[in-house]
Amino acid sequence: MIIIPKIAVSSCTSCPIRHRAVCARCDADELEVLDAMKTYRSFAAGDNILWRGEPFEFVASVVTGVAALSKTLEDGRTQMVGLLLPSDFIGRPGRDEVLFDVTATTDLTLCCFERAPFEKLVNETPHIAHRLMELALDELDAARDWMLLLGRKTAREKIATFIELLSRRSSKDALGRIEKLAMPMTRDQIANYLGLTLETVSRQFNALKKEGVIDFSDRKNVIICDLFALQEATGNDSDGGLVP
Amino acid sequence: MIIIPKIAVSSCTSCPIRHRAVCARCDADELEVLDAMKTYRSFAAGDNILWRGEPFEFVASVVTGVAALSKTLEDGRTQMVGLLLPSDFIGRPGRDEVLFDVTATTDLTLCCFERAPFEKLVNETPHIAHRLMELALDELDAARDWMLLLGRKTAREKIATFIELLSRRSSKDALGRIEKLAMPMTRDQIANYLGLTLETVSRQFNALKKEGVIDFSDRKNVIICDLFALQEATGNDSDGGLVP
DNA sequence: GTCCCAGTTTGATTCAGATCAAAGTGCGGT
DNA sequence: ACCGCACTTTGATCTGAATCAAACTGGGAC
Repeated sequence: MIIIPKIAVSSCTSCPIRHRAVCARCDADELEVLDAMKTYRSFAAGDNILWRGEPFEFVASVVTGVAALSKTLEDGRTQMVGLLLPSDFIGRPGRDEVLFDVTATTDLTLCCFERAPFEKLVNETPHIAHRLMELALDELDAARDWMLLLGRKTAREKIATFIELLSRRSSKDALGRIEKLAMPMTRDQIANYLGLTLETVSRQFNALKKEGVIDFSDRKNVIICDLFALQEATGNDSDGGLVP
Repeated sequence: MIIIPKIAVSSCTSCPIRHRAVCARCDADELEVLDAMKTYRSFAAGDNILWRGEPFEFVASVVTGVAALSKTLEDGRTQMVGLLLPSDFIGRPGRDEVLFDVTATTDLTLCCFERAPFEKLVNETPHIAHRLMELALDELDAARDWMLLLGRKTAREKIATFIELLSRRSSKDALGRIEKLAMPMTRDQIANYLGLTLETVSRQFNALKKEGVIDFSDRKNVIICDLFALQEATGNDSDGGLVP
């Protein structure tokens, strides 16, 4: 079967990630240049996008779907080192090799730019260079939060943090509520993200369900029944809360 | 006793981190501007440099010594999320609050700049903005390596990786050998860096000593007896080795 | 429909590292 | 020289999560 990209070639002005991606600070003229350079590419869940050690041939923004960055030890133990959600960026100025594998965990659409012309544009366009720096610093903050999780949190706290993270970055209705949280990964992938085994992930999900904190019938959707209890279970400081 | 900074006010041209710090790409004119802005500050081992949530009043490069970034859960579990060695940078453009504690783990000298004038300079000086981006991306790579360590490595692999990391970043003699590796942290601090307890750190250090991989008599210096065995013990891929 | 298989749950057992508990060690201060 | 205290080592025990081992579930192919 031929997969037809969900987003056909369309204008940047109507792009769902227009105000958050690398182009966020661009004015109309700059956007026009990007618009002319971009191509969309689609991937199916499970597809590999880049292998570790491969040269970057293109850079890209995630438009829809979720991708994962992961690292592997020689004996096969693997650890995800980042999740890329819509508006996140793949590829770095000045780096010409990927240091990890990049995989689509759901069906995925990327907005791609060829590397050489993009880098040239970055050097000439402070709006893009500046936004790229912000995105890198956001990733660094996220990586450091994850280091705390991986080094010090219990299995239960890890699962609660993961669900809370997804709820924070997923779209909400007018009242700020989420009906159903779409799980973008299998139990096995979640285990690799949290530094656990899939059995432990399964047990902790079911423990939180038994306690009435969350609920689910199929494996692809979760309902948060008690957000307060979920937040308690993350082990995070209750202060310093961010506005969603 | 009054602590006299080891590096008195001196010129950037003779600075030990001149070619690696944020000023690495600056030409003579740019360096002169930085030279006029900078002040040195010294800290003793154990001193706190910045608390989480505090506004950045200055940004700085580490000139000599080692600083640590750490995050803490409300019940006191703590995890170091970064080590700052000479030439590493503290403070980020566009961020006005620290998200972690910064502490001196050894006696430390910083080359400080007031934040507002420094940010202005960054915006006007592509050489500095560009170098700052490189430093941020290096930190991101390091953070991701550490995520793999925290999530998937055994205690033994963690200790070996830590010692190997220190050896890679410490100064070497003409033959590329290290006589004695200075340990910049206590067992407790190492434990917080590696996501272990101090007892486990102690046991693994002594296990590697017993096997003849490393040697030490006092707690502040380690000799690497068998670099190959040490590298084997890190669990890292043997390929993809970088030149030191 | 029913077969298949990847993904998931559940249970039993093991084990690496945490926790609890004393001793040791060595350096800075007097 | 001795004391005190922060740091380290060592030992005994415990435990959370890994590992091993079946069974179960549900969606897609035919």
